[in-house]
Order: sequence, then C-alpha cells, then structure tokens
Amino acid sequence: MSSTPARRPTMRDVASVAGVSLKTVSRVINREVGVRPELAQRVDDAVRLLGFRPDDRARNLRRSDSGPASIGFAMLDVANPFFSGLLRGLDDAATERGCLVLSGNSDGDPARQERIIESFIDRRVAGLVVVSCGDGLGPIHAEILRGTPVVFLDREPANHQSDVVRSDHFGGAVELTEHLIANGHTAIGFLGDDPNIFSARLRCDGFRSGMAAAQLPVHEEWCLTGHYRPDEWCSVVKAWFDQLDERPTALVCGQNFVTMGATKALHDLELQHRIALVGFDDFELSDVLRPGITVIPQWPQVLGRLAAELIFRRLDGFDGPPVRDVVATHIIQRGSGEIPGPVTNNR
Amino acid sequence: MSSTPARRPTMRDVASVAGVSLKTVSRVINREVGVRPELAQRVDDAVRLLGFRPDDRARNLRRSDSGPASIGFAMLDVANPFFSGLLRGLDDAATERGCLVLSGNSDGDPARQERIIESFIDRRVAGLVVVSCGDGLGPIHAEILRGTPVVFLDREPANHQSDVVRSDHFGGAVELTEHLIANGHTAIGFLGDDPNIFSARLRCDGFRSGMAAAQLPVHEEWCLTGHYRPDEWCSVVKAWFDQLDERPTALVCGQNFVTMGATKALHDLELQHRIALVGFDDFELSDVLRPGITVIPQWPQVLGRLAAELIFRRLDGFDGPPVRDVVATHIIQRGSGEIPGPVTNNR
DNA sequence: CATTCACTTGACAACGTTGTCAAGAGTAAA
DNA sequence: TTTACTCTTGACAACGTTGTCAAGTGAATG
Repeated sequence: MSSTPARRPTMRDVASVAGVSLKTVSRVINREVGVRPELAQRVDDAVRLLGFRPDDRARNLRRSDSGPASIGFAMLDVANPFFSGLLRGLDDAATERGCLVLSGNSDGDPARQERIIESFIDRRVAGLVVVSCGDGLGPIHAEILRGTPVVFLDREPANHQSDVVRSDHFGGAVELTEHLIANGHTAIGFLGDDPNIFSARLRCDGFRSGMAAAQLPVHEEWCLTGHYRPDEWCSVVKAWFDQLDERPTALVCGQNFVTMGATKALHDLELQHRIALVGFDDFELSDVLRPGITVIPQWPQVLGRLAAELIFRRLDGFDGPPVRDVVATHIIQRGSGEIPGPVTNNR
Repeated sequence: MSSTPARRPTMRDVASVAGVSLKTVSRVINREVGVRPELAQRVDDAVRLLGFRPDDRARNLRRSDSGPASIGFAMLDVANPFFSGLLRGLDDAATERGCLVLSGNSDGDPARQERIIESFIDRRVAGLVVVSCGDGLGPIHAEILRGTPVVFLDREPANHQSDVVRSDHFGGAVELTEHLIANGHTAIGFLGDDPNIFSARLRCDGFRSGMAAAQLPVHEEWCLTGHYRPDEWCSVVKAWFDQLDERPTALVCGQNFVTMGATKALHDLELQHRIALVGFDDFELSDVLRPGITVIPQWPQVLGRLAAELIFRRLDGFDGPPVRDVVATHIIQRGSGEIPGPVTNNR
C-alpha cells in the first residue's frame, strides 16, 4: 500500500518506457498506419504495463475535428419519468457514437437553466439538447451562431432558430378534449403547467380549441395551473373541488405528474368512477388502476433518440434549414376517459 | 447572417482587444487580487464584447488543484425511477459545488459498465459513483489507487475497498418477510433480481433468513429471478402462476419493477385481494391501487446525495478508512401486505 | 540622491495531447 | 554511383489556459 498516490502516466512516460518518441506513441494509440509492427508492439506493452489511458481533455483540446466527446442535456427534473426517458433515449444514441451525456436539472428556474447551459458551453460540449423553461437561453444563441448544434426538445422557445423535436401537444389536447365531449361531457376542466411554458400553452390552446369547436364555454375557474409534484396536485385538486360551487364532470390533465395527482385526488374523494379524466403522458400502472387511465402516451425514449440523432446529423455536416420534428399522438382508452357525461348523445 | 461560423474567442483575443497581456486577462477572469481596477474594467468590457467564456478543459488541464469539474455516475438504467432518483440526488449535491454529472447506462452488462467507467476516466472525472453490476470494474481499481474517490452505491462489489452507500437490503427483506408471516402466511414466494447482484442476493438472503427464523421452508419453485421490465415480470408471473400445482399465498418482491409487474399480474388474474404482496421500493400511485401496496420505500435522492457528499468529503481531503453508510428501512402498510394468510394466528 | 519595498504587469514554460514538417534509412531506377 | 522515391521516425509548435518569475513603476526611507 503506497500512501503517495501514483502520478497518472502520460504519453511521455509510455514513450520513455518503450524507448520511442512521444509522437510514435501517439501514432500507436490512434492506430495510425506506418509504424513498424515491432515498435507498435513495444508501445502497446508499455501502455499495458503502465495502465496508460489518454487524456480526452488534452486530446480534444488539440484536435480540430475533435470527435464528439459529450453532449449536454438541460431539462427540468430527471426524477420525472418523462425527462429520464428522454435522457435514456439520448444516451442510447450517444453511446453508439462513443459520446457521453452531461445533464442538468433546472427545476424550471430560468437562472438555473442558464447556469447549466453555461457550464455545458464551458466544457465545450459537441451539442446541446434543451427542454427549455422560457428564458435562460441567453448564452445559447451565440453558441448556435458558432455552429454548435442545438436541439430544442419538447418545447420551442420564442425566437428559435434551431432544430425541434416534440410531440403534437396541440393536436393531442384537441383529441383528448374531443374524446370527452364525444362521451357526453360539456363541463370540462383543464389542469396543467404554467401556460408560459410552450408545451403547456399548446396543450391548453388545444383544449380551448376543442371546446370552441363544439361551441362549449371554457370556465376559467375550472382551469388550474402552476403546480408540479403529484402530491401537490393531489391536495390542490382536493381543496379546489371542495371550494367549487359547480364542478366539472370531466378533467383534461396536461402532464404525467398532473394526471397522477388528480387521479389520486379523485380516488381520495371517491369520485374516480363519476368524474372522467384524461391526460397527457402514459405512466406505469395506469392500466392497473380502476378505472384505468385514458391517456395520450408520449415516447420519451424515442423523442430523446431523435434529438440526439439530429445533433449527430448536424455534426456530420448536414446544413439544411432548421428541422421541426412533431410526433403525432394517439389516445389509449382505458376507462377513466369513457365515463359518460350528462349529455348522453353517445350513439 | 454570416455563413462562416465565428471562431470562438480565446483569452488571447480578449487580451488584444483590451490591450493587455494574456496573463492579466487570466488574472481578471479568476478574480485574482492586484490588478489595477481600470485595467480590470477594460478586460471585463472585452470579455463581454466578445462573449468570451474560458475553456474548462484547458483550465483543468493546467491547474493542479483543478476544482471538481465533473463526476461520473455509472448505473443500470436511468429510465428506472430508482436510478433517476439517485441521479437527481447526485446532481443536486454536485450543483452546489459547481460540478456536473456524467451518466451512463449499463443495462446490467459488465462489458458496457466497463466501457462507461473507462470513458469517465478518460475524461478525468473528479470522482466516480457506481451502481455496479458484478464485474466490469477492472479499470476502477487502478483509479482508486490513484486517489480518485469512488463510491459504490446500492451495491458492494466483491473486493470493495471504497466507500459504500446503500439501504439495508437484508434487514428490509427480513422485515417484509416477517410482516407476511405475522399476517398468517407460510407459503411465501420471492421474486427478485439475479442473486449474483449484491443487493438482490442480500434481499433474497433476508427473505430466507426471515423464513428460517419462523422455521418455514423456502420452496425453490416459488423463487423467481432474472427479469427486468415490469411488463416482462407481469407475463412471467402470470405464466408461472398458471403452471404451479400449489401456489404461494404471499409474495415478496425484490425491487420496484418487480413489484409493479407482479401487481399487474395479480390484477390481471383478479387475485389482488387474495394473494398478499410486499415489495422493496415505493412508487407513484402505490397508495391509489386497491389494495394499496405495502412497501419498504428507499429514498433514492437521499442515497444519491449521500454518495456525492462522500465524494466531496474525499476530495476535500478526508482520508479515513472506507465509509459504509447503510440506511435503515421501514415498512409502509397499505393493504396488500396485510391480506391475511391461512394460518390465522394474528393476535 | 541612492536604496528598499510594495505593487502591477508581462514573458515564458508548462499541462498532455496531436498536426506539420523535415530528416534518415532503405530501395528502385537512371 | 547518383537520383528519386517511399517508408518510418522524431523535433517542434500548437491547442487554451495557469504557475513562476523577473522586470518595471512609483513611493517611502535612509
């Protein structure tokens, strides 16, 4: 047990052990042609003997082409399964290119998002994937001009000039709303994220559009926004229901944590069989609950992979105009969305 | 719109714009004392004008003390909420130190784990946090000798000589088993991960120990291992139940995905009110299901934070012997574990 | 006026790697 | 034997930053 931790071997050490020059070691490490096999063998032996591993930072610093080392993923909260699914999809695609993913959680705070993105830039990531929370994109625009590929995932920021990958938030929300209306509901509430958030606004707009198409009024007191964790939503929904004079007969939930919280609230109030509920995002056990939860699933791992592949296409030289990849949605009926409403116009 | 992407400004550019030397720029960037305020102002202006950001790779390469830049987190699958919770906890602690987290998914494949760890080392992470899948730790031992702090999270590899943070797998499994026995069960099955996995083995051992303490036999045909995704477990459990001559009256599940899959299987078979079920790991909506699922929760975000804090303690110079932080467990009763068994010896 | 000292500044080397280029050895052709 | 050429190798600079050290300025002291 040596108490002085051994200095990490460098190429210079390998060179001196193998009795060759620094550059020859570099050539062997990078499998360049034109090194006498005998020398290459000596170098390989020295590498093994010393346990040498090249320093990617130094390598990347010097190289001009610099094979993609890492991409940065700025999101809200990896503990939310939607985001961890995105991360998994990103990482799968990145791994195929020998690339690692750096991630950061903003919790929806633009200042934190900005710090995260700055940290990524300071580490000179090869590409950026961002689920943006409104502002906090200051440092990214210069980066885009500089040629770093950027993909906005799930949300399009106001002045976007980059590639986008997301689900069809608007169309999905229309579909959910029409589904409730088709089942006889007219008094429909909407629970979702702050409409300043791109995806939340589109989903809210989709809800309003669906209502308008059926000439149904939107009661503003039946629209709730601005909470995050499922347990928050649960208690908010319970308090809200208590305080309402007239209750909606159906709810559209804008997001997985909202759906979970509202579901729990309805169960606590024993209204789960009387109030219809539909939501964006599928989640584990949604089909085991009674009633099962009718949802529009998103495929976060697919979305994440698409985003990473766009990054790599750009890195490979693709230079077309911004791509906007909007993934279509489809409803899964499980029971909670098929609870009939008072207007029994079902055929 | 310039089509040639602007070269990223370096300190040299800042220096020439500000009309000072490279070193003075460095001093201002790092807020070192002893620069005339007027010059510092000129440098700051130039930095803002050019949008300069120092290159962390170069900075880290040169610095000896090298403030912790990033830590690497090797796990199995970030799409599993246990792991994404760990990652979230790690990242929270890392962010407080201006540190980023690199993550990689091995899916339990030792070869992939080894590649992930090698990538981390190549990037010269300041510390490593690993949920190890058996082998694939080759490169890590040299790294430990070299002084890089390593924390094994959730699992202790065979020849560990590093810090460990994990839940009390054995004690928790004993607790779950005793709970079922106390409720009158004698025919108890165990579903869990491959017992080659440290945590899975301890949980399995805990189950066996609990059974032995009550002088109950363990039926090997009631022990199932080796699947991963909830839907896999669901179909496996259903097929298994069909094929059994004699069925257990209660199940201990070793892990969140197992519990989810088995729960769904019992619901599909309409046995959820007849077969008792308890599991490791809490999960969203476990209290909304009927019956609610009796579990031993883990607090992955807490575990992740503890691991990161150990890394930083070591980086701050703490040089004591390996720390082993085993977090105690407590059962949450929700119904599924309190379904009475045939032996009605409840007091 | 010479000396000392603190303060500010910049030239230069270094971190660990790769790109450029030239030099040396060996072979084939004139 | 000279020339041209290929093949292999290494010296050196470069990437963008920080550490070391010496030099310059001006004020305070003798």
